[in-house]
Amino acid sequence: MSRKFTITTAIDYVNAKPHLGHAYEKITADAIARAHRALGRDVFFLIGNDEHGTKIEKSAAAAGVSPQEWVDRMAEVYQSTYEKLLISWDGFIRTTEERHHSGVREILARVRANGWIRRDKYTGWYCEGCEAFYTEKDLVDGKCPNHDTEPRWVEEENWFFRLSDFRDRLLAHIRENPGFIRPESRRNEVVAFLEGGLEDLSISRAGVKWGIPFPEDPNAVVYVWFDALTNYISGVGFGTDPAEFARRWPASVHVVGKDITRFHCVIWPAMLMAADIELPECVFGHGFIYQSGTKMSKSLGNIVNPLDVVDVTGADALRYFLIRELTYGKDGDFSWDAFIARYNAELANDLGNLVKRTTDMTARFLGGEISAGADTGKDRTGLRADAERVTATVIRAWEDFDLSGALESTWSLVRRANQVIQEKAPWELAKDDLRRAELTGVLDELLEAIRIVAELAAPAIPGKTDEIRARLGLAGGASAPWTESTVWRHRPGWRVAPGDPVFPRIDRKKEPEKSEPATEAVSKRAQKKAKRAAPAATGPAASIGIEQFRDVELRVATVLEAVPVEGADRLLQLTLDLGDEKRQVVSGIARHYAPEDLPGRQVIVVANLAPATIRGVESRGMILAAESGGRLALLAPGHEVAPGTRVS
RNA sequence: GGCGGUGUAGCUCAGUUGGUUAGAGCAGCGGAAUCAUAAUCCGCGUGUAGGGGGUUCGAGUCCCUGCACCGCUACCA
Repeated sequence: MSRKFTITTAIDYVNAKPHLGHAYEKITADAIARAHRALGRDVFFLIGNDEHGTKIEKSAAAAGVSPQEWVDRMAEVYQSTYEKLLISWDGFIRTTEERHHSGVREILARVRANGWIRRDKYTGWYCEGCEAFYTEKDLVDGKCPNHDTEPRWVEEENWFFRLSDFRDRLLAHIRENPGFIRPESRRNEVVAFLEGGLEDLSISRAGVKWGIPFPEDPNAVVYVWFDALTNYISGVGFGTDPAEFARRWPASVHVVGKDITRFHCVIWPAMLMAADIELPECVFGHGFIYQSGTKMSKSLGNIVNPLDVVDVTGADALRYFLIRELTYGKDGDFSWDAFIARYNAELANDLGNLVKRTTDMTARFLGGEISAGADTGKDRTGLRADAERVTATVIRAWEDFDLSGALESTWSLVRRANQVIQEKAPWELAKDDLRRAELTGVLDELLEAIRIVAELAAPAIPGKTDEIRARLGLAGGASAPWTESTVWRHRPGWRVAPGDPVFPRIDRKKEPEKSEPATEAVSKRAQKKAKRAAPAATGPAASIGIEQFRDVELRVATVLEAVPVEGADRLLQLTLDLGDEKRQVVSGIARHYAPEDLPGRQVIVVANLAPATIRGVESRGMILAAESGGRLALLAPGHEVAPGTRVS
């Protein structure tokens, strides 16, 4: 049995339809999966849906259906979308499936048996939109920072996972396995996070219905961690099919978004350690694809359905763009301009035209056939050496998650082939019967180079490379592993089937307006550039109107009392006399002013600043100070004035 | 505030362990060719390598230090 390669993506939360971000993750993971199949590995590519939680219940209720109906319906939507995108998944796990529940029960039982689960009381602010708890300081004006809604105070008996006990083991694992977290920048962040210490994790929720019942606790369901993350093992037989699990686990790579990389590098490995299960070899945090100025977000409803893109030029074109345009692991932009530019230049002009002109010439000059007995094999073009060099480079790139580089290198062979056509000028050779052997040989080598390009590009554009193979007269789609298929060998013969362009050019002028998404919004990068180009427009140097200044209510106040904030070495809690009222303000001046020196001093306070809670203490206002050379100076009136006096 | 990262041609980016005239693609300009999707091929870049300082025979590549932006994080208000 060949070496196994198990690759997963994050499972998708199905409270909304799939968008470009989903497509990006699946497409890149699919390309990696296909590349590893071509490398001869025993690949298992797992994707799936996350189908529990209150947000699902709400989406279902809003649609007037039961949660189960809702997730069934969404599963079809996601699967048909991914079929359209040519995603070649081997396994699709849904968290409502019995096999998943079984896996969750099994891992919980193991973790519990090992003594890593305890019962305790949980309190916190719960936002239903986020399905997450917040501490006081996370809230903005008492509201959820993501949803602008008021969370509710929750106190419940809960099950806890002793996550904090795994800190050192996790750090050691990351240190000993440099490839565990990729790209490297993500690893640094996770290490920093771990060094900051961990808290135990609440893993159950009371009062939630739509979820996996928590074993031995009829009132609670399993909270997201032990539910969703467990898909990676339940999807390959954990808890149901030990033989399959032994064959597929550990995963070679979890492909996830950079926003959830940390969970996959901390909580998930700790869960596995606690259950005595092997850890995945690698967690790869990919970047985001931006468009119209905001991160694709299911919650904000700012979505662009990838199908819109697919309908313009087909799935392969979108796949090519996403894989080629973004450096894997970094963020990038989707824009129709960039998409069309790459499509026309690299797919239509470079590759598509190469296929067309070569097959057309073979048809025109040689009747479409190069027979087995033709005078080939002389290596007249040098393409053989080019192909061998490029193949080695491309394979290395696929193995190293350098998806863009793999395509870039592949295209160097495309360019080389176009150069060869120019150099050898087959149309000239065709005029001279005495040079027919040379003509045949050149076209034979060009066709062979195209065949190899199709092999190397297949992970990215599997549909179109099948078409190209058909043009070359080759049967079937997927072919042998690269170790065989990329070997330069002269075919016994060619029988080409020229046809319409494989990648018809996109006429920019005729590019329909309808396909231009939300133009009023500016991309994040464009905003950045605009900011750079015209700093006066947004920077502090810009002049403001007097009205704007008047919006800021500055008042003189007298400090009545100052005490340190418990547990904070920079904060003082001040009680201020504002004339008609007393105000409590928290200020980060403890390093510069002793509490006992402050009472009686006058300060300037921003009186209408929105209240905030800092370190558990409410602050209603801000006092002004200037910092210079590391020293802080409180602002005060030149001589004593009545407290509450407005500053203008 | 702390930690990490980025800053290279109009645009997107490569640049291995410091070493010859700093590269590629796109866009632009000029030309060739005509098999091909007005496609292709050839030629054309004096780029303050964000700024300053340093180490070295020699630095985009190492060190120090401001700056700008990004990410994570924090007891910013």
